[in-house]
Amino acid sequence: MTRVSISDVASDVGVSETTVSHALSGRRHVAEATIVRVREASERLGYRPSQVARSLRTRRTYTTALIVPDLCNPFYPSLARGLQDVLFERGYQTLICDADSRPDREEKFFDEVIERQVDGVVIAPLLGTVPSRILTAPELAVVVINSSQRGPKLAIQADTVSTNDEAGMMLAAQHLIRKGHRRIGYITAPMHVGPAQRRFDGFRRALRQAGYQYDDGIIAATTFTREGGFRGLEQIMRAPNPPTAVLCANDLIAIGAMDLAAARNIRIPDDLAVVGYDDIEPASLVSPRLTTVQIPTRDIGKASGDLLVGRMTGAYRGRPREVQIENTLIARDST
Amino acid sequence: MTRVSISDVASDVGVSETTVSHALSGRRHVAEATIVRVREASERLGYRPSQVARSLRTRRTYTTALIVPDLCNPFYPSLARGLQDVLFERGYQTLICDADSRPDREEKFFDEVIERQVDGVVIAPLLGTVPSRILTAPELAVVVINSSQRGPKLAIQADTVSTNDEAGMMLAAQHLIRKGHRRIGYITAPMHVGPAQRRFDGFRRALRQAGYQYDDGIIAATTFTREGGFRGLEQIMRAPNPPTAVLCANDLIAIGAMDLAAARNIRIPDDLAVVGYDDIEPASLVSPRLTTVQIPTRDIGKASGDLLVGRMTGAYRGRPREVQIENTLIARDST
DNA sequence: ATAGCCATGCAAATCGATTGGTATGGCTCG
DNA sequence: CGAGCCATACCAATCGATTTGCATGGCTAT
Repeated sequence: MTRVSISDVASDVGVSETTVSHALSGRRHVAEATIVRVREASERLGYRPSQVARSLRTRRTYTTALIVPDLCNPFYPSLARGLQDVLFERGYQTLICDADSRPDREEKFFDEVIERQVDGVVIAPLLGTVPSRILTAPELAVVVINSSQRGPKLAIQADTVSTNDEAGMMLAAQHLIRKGHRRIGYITAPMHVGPAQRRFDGFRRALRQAGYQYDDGIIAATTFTREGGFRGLEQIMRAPNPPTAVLCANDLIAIGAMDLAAARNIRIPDDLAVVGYDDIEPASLVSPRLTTVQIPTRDIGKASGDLLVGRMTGAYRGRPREVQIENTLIARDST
Repeated sequence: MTRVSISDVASDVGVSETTVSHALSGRRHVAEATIVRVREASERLGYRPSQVARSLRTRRTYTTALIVPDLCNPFYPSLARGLQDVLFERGYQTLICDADSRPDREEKFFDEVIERQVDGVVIAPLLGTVPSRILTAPELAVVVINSSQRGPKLAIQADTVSTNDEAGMMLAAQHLIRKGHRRIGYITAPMHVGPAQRRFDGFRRALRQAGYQYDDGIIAATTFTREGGFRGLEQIMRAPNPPTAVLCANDLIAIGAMDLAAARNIRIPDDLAVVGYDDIEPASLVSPRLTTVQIPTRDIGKASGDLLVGRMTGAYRGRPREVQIENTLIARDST
């Protein structure tokens, strides 16, 4: 019980392999009658061209890879889907490489990408670097997700897609300002972790633009967790002049802050408005539902796919491109 | 700037391609000194064997595929990781095929699996069926996730991995019974959708085993949503003799039920115990934190990987195997 | 000294498709 | 009637590795 190959079809129809190939691909003219017979025979025999053989000859695998640090972070499945939205239609399949936060795994994936002669790769780098054997690999399209999810922005010799966390947090701050809040607190994780710095920069910038005073008595630095949010707000509410609204560097912090509010009978949004960041699933499930900033991960995936296809098809070449995707504010009941 | 091939290494070292191949693979004896020179040259030239050429010759691609209905359902990323835990160590990469709930896409993936000569495929079928061209494809290992996430169980001519939702719900019911609850309500979606029937069966069975009376005055059928849970509990609490505990067919329903409880000043768990199912992320974030039944998706992935490897390596053959993974109860604060 | 064996390495076939070059036969047109 | 053209299809090389069979040379054992 072996596979049906092109030679089986050829001998069945009584023509050469060449003719079968051309009849099916249409890359050269073949008599209509022959095409019909070839089609019929392929169908009847259950012929499926071997992508492996084809790839060897054409030097294209129609395979791409997506390397992510942690597939269980909902950021990435959604990105994967956006990527697939673009690639699938064009006949590309994608290998998913979940590094599971292990640098050694990520490293091995880079080798696989080369050995398997993948046509293109999208990388959300675990540690922020992409080895040069990837960047300089011949015939390999590379897109790097310059995600703020991990670490600071990079300057990379490849096409990049990034979101603007600074602008995103400005959106959130401006939303509160528009609602009439004059004193706005801020709960963050330490500046060196993940997107903390850039989000905080956005907050500062929005205040400055609005001509507000910056008061670090109502700024708390904790961790990106629910407990962090709880303790953060606890600290801020001890201030002599507590704020009427608080921005949180992510949704978990915001949910923790809401815990404290509930414990202290602080009504949200009446006594205190709360805004999160990321729009994780629970954000819409807590009460009151959380106003937050959404990172359009599917769009990021789509943009990556477009860049990748552009390179792979040769539609463009040369200097790296950078695409920036804007975040959006999701206004719910906590403001 | 073309790839370095085995012939480049061979001519650099001054031996034949054969010797290079054997030196690197160790499949035949090669003089130690030659091996060293081959290794050195490969290193220096940056030689990476082409997996494509290798696959053509050996008829093994060391590629697997995972076909899922919806990668954004957190069930699947975690399953993917479990699968990768097993496959990665053994040198397999996996194509991820997110059908995005579209049967036509799933269908195309089946073709891809064959054309790309994937060694093995794990399928969480969208509609519950796997076409025979997959089940009978030569040299293709198949594992089907007999997931209760969608539709009823299947009888399939392939290895399967399944969870026991009936037993899972029994766990939940027995937990309540042990806590001393005598009247237990139940909120479900219509029996024909997803795992509703089997979970309900588990509930009934646990009651029967405990010698409890079944009272359909405290059973509500709504939808698998938060609103469904709200309305479901609303209906149940109108019963002349309302329950002291309520089992919910999934976590969203449970969260909705908690909404109603909050609105009516019903204290959880003092006045009413609530149990969910699935252990979605928000389950541990709501207040009080929700007791629920966890489906060990990563273990399901691992088990799938083990079955797949068993078939692919020929470690076993013959009759389909069925592996059953047990769910576990996560007791939190809502009971 | 010769047969036999082992270690080593090479040549060529193979996997299954694509493709550039070429051959064949029928037809048209001068 | 012959030159030239077009439609059609074939031959053989190619992609890059693996693998079978064979050749060579050195060594040992009789």
